[in-house]
Amino acid sequence: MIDIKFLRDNIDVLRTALANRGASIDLDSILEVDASKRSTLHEMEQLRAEQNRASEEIAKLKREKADASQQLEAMKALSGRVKELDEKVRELDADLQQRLLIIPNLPDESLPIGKDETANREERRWGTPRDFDFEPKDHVDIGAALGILDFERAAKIAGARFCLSFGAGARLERALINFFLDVHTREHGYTEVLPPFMANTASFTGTGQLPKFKDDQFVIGNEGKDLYLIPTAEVPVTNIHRDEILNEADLPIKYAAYSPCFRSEAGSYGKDTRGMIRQHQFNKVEMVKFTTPETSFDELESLTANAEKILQLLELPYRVMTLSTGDIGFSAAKTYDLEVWLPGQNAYREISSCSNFTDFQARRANIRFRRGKKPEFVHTLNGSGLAVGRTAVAILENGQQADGSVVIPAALRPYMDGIERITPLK
RNA sequence: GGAGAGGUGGCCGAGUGGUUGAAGGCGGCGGCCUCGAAAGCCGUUGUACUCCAUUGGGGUACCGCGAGUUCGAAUCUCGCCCUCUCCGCCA
Repeated sequence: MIDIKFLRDNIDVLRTALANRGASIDLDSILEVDASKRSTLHEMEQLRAEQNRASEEIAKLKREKADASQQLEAMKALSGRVKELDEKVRELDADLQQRLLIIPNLPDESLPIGKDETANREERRWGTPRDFDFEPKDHVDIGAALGILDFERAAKIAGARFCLSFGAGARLERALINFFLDVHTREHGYTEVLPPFMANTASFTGTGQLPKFKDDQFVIGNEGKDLYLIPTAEVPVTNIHRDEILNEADLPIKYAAYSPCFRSEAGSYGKDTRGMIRQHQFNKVEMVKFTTPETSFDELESLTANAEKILQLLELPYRVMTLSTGDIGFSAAKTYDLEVWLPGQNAYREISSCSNFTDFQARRANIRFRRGKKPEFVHTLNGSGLAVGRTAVAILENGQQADGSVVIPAALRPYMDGIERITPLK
């Protein structure tokens, strides 16, 4: 959430930032609601103060067994007025909050300015895409030939955009989850977390999925239940510290969590319909950090490096993109996308997204730390480390051989019972 | 799902509708004592919004959440949420 005080004092900065994002927000009417709320609140508070003074006086009179009927009469009228104003303040504040909650974060100054992904800036590449002496297949064909992926039956069970894997395919995902968590906890200093896979409205609002992106979420329909399936472990893990004041000495706090992720993919009809690139459910290991404000951008670099390390260990070629102002997500101030090379698509495709949310989520979720007298908002960051399904796709496509088998990266073999390649399932 | 108990400050724990932001204790911080420490003693100790101001001072709100009764609610009423115990069901 944008600080209302910042909005009051820096409306032009905000206007430019929102224009760069391609967001149209009526800032002037927000200022109007804010001013109206504050003046009403002020008026009400003065009447309250009067009420409190009179109340004290009445108490004193009663103790002395004196007559207080005159004061009581006067307070009756005032009480009604206070109630009116209180209701008005409540309405104005609700209106204000609603408006503030749909303002996106300020993009960092280092972002390329542009209207969409074509303006994203490539920072670096690692690895070289392999030369094939045969026509490389995509993971759907590879998986079908190996008998480890079955999209038809998945559709029978749950519909389109679901995946069903068998044998080495299923084992591959489980291996990747363990491998990712081991690297992040053993080598990168993250604490492993296993969070709830559903979360409530307050949590979803805290990280920014609600109220604006309700259509992207799967809602648990049971009567009276306030629950959504998580679209990423970012939601439950960031909300671990909602409404808390952390110790500065404990920062940065670093969590790594496996979770399945559920996305309705509303509005993406026709996009990536083939294969397991875009699913309603996929596995992911997510890294989440809570930091002090002045270290968050350095922490973003190391977080990104932690995700890159996984790709390097798996010998998968990738590139790092800085998202432009027009492509960056709602809550983020800066995002690096890691794009892995997919021979089956002859393209780099997103496999990790690493973001610094600055104080945007911390303000929404009220996550603070103390180092002086006043508590301050922390900065929150998160990044995929990595998307498991897409990593499996990358391994299948990059490791495929002319005979249809798939060579498993050496680093992963200990997690695959030591086998070197996946061969057709009988 | 059924029955019961309970939600008060960083923690524990009092609290009769009227100087209760809230007794007391613990913890934290500062000081005294000490060569140093412990013990002891003294003091201090929430958050948010807001107004005036140089340090600082004032106002309002907050006792799970929301509504109601009242001149006035931590205290009374109603609804909701959460926690615990027992039973049932279940992995």
